[in-house]
Amino acid sequence: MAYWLFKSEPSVWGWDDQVAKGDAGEEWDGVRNYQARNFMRDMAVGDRGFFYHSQSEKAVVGIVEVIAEAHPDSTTDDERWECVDIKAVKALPTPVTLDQIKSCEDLADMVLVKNSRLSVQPVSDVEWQIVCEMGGL
DNA sequence: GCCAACGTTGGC
DNA sequence: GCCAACGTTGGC
Repeated sequence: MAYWLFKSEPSVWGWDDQVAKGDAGEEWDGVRNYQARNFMRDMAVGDRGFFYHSQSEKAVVGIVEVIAEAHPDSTTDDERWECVDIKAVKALPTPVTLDQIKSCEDLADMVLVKNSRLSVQPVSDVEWQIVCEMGGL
C-alpha cells in the first residue's frame, strides 16, 4: 500500500466537507498539474493519504482512503485531467502543523517541505509513521 | 498583502 | 526547441 498527501484550501474544500461526504467520498477534482495528476494515476484503491490544509492553517488534519482509481475529472471536458475518489477515514487527534514537520529532521525530505506548491504528493512509509505519531495515532 | 518559486504558454 | 512573459500557489 502506498501513502499520499492531498492538499486543499480549507475555504474551498476542507476536512469538514470531506467528512460530510461519509463513506461515499468525493472525487478529488480540479487538479490542473501534470505531476499531481500522474501521482493520482499511480494510486490504487485502499491507498491512504493525509489531508492537508494549506493557507492559514498549514497542517495535516486527517487521514483519507482512495476508493476509486483515476478517472476523467467531471469538472472539465479536457480529457487530460483525471482524478481519484477519496473518503475521510479519521481525523488526527492533534493536527500536525507545517512548522512541526519542518522542525523534524526525519521529515526534511518530505515533498511538502521541498516542493510546497505540489497539491498531490507521495509520502514514504517512514514519513507516514512519524506524522501519524506526531498527530497522536 | 507581498513576493518567491514554479509551471505553462506562446512567440520566435 | 528555446526562452521570455505571464499566472498561480502558498508561505511568510
